[in-house]
Amino acid sequence: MDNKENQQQIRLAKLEKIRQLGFDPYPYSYQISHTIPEIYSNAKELIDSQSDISIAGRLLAIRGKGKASFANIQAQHTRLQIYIRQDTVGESIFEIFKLCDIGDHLGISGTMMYTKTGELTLRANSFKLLSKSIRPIPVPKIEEKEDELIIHDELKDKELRYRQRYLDLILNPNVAEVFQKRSVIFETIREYLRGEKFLEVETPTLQTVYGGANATPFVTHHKALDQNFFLRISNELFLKRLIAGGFDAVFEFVKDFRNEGIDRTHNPEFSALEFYQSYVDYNTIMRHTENIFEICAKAVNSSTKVEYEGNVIELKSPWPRLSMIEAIHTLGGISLEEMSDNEVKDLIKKKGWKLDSGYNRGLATQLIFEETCEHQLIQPTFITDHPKETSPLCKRNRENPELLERFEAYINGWEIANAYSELNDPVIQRSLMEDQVKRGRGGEKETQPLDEDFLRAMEYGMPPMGGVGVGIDRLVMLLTGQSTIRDVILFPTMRPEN
RNA sequence: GGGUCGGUAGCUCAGCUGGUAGAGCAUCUGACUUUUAAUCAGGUGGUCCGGGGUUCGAGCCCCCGCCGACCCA
Repeated sequence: MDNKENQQQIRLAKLEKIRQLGFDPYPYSYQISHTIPEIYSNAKELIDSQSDISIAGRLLAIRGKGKASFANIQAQHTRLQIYIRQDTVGESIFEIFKLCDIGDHLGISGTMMYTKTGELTLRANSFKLLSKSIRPIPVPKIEEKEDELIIHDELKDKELRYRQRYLDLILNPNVAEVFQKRSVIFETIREYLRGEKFLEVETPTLQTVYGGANATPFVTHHKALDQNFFLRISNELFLKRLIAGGFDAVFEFVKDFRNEGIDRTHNPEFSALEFYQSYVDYNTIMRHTENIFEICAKAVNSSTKVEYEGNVIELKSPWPRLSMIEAIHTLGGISLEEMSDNEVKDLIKKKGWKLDSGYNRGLATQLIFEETCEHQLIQPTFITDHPKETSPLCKRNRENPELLERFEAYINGWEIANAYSELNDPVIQRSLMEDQVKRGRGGEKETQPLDEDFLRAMEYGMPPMGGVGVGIDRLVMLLTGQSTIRDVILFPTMRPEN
């Protein structure tokens, strides 16, 4: 028998003993009077009044002293010391306490005190086992030394942390904090958009025609219909249908699925926010976008500035705008507007950059932008006026038909939002979608299929509108200082165990 | 896809030039009624990622594979 099984056997034996002594190791409920953070913030009153309080949480450390023990209880990802004495709780209860292990859930009631060494402590006058743990938890030791916390044997193996996120959350309170902040970001955005009269909606994950982005989809199969479905790569076309349906403005927090590589900023399933508003163009959407980032930064960090990997990023609106051609000129040092197609082709070849299909001026422009400018866009910047070939869902720029009325928001070198004055001319839309299909047949990867139902909705008449998609995971990374997307997704995609 | 580093006890890790597999924590037994990385004494615990090779002898060297982390495209 190895040690792990042995430790489990020992715990199972204790479980049996607890039952024999007449106690239920898995009771149904426990009434608490305070959370641990509430105890810390009301410490003085609780000690002065010596009122009875009760807490519940997980046992994470025991310092036994014979007929008395100190222990640490964790709840709300915060720890509180308890002090339990045999002469206070009685011999039989103390016997049960001795059978408790690290990881067990306990309910404790008593009064607050400070120990000789000044630690706020709950002096137990009774306790109840709430759930027995039968698997050892690798609890790190935390040493306090001159106001510094030294963590010994910290659980930091990334694979283990992601696979067993519950352990990660128990043992690394800073991880729990990231996900609390993530929730604050969702709430803040919801509140803003509701205030702006947007309606929150839900659209299908299973789609017979995918669209709204250039990406490779996952394919699945519905048995009863004997029909293949795609997991959505974007909800854009459905939100536009809803605008056609007469909602003035809609938004959705959405899980998208893209069958592509995994790296620091890409997970196969990821969260996006998309919103669409009728009778506005991309200028209004730009304002919403920068507003949202600014208020989220304030909500999470109480500041519009955020430090990320050594850069101080100022999210306060308004953000500067730069057309793609200007960006290539000023940041990339290339005067693209003065170059012939042959010169552009030579440049791409010389630099070793790769177009994933045959040459056209617009896609080449986008490639050059990505290669020369993206990584320089640390402070929030709206890149506008993309070449017309870069999206089939966007209106032509009202001043230059070679360009689109599109913007992408860049922060920290990441594309973090993508928006259009949405195309609503059904004749042009059909022709652009047909063109995508043709390009797909010509070998270009990740073109969009023709969505006949979407076109039908547009043919009935769609109002002018602006819309945007925002990468929520990247936003959370930015505002919580996490350097990989896996640290802002609770259960990131993993290869199966074994 | 390419490069670098890694996989040893439940956890964090050490293991020299190839010579009987180690520490701390956890766990177990005992002592201890204000401790705090509790302490003290004693004990249990191993498919050294897998497969092959070299060798009298492999955790260590060589080959193949699996898994992971980081960097790059």
